[in-house]
Amino acid sequence: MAASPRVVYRRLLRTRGPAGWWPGRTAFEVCIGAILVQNTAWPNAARALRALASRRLLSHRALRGRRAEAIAPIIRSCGTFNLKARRVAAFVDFLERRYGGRAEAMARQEPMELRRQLLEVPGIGPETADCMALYAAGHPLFVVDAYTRRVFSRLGLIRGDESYEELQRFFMRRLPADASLFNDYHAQIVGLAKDHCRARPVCTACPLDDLCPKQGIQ
DNA sequence: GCCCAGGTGGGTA
DNA sequence: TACCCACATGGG
Repeated sequence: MAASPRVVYRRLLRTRGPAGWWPGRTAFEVCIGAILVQNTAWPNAARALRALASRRLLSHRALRGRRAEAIAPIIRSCGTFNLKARRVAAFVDFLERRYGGRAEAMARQEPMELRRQLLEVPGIGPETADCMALYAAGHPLFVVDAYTRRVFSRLGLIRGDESYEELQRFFMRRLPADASLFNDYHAQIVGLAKDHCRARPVCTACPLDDLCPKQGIQ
């Protein structure tokens, strides 16, 4: 069977089971998590989320009007904390202006319009915007990340140097526009890459091995 | 001690 | 467009 996004997903679901993402109790928490996890391992972001929650700061109401300098020391564990504190403050401000402070209201916006709005917020780039649109608002936008590039270029289905939007279109043209599918797909890729692609010097026991023309190559 | 992690934005040529 | 770099903690 030739590899394709559909075939890859069926294989991942069969061999690994549903991934069960995104950790977050509310839409707001998911959005803050999407900022805190940028270029960071999830456990570090989770620790920062817990630090906010333990101070009862994990809500729009609690963070509204708070200065980045006050947020930064609380989220130290996720790295680049001064930067991310400014980004959190900018997102809180955006939510206030556009959605009355209610992250849940993003679900009623037209998906591409929401994406466009999010990209105007400083510190929210394409991946973070799509994570928010998909995992917080339930819109069917495919999330592309470094793992997606790595896995699918190893499979020989992409070159790997395509733009973010090119890759997003690549997947969205080949998959049904289904938020729960995109949700689990991204989670599967991250889980797969963590468990297999990081192995050095070669991939180990990868469930996609027989689909991969570059077996054993980093 | 070194490399990497579920990116983004600014600078330079 | 294509690189380079800063941002910074924590785990392997």
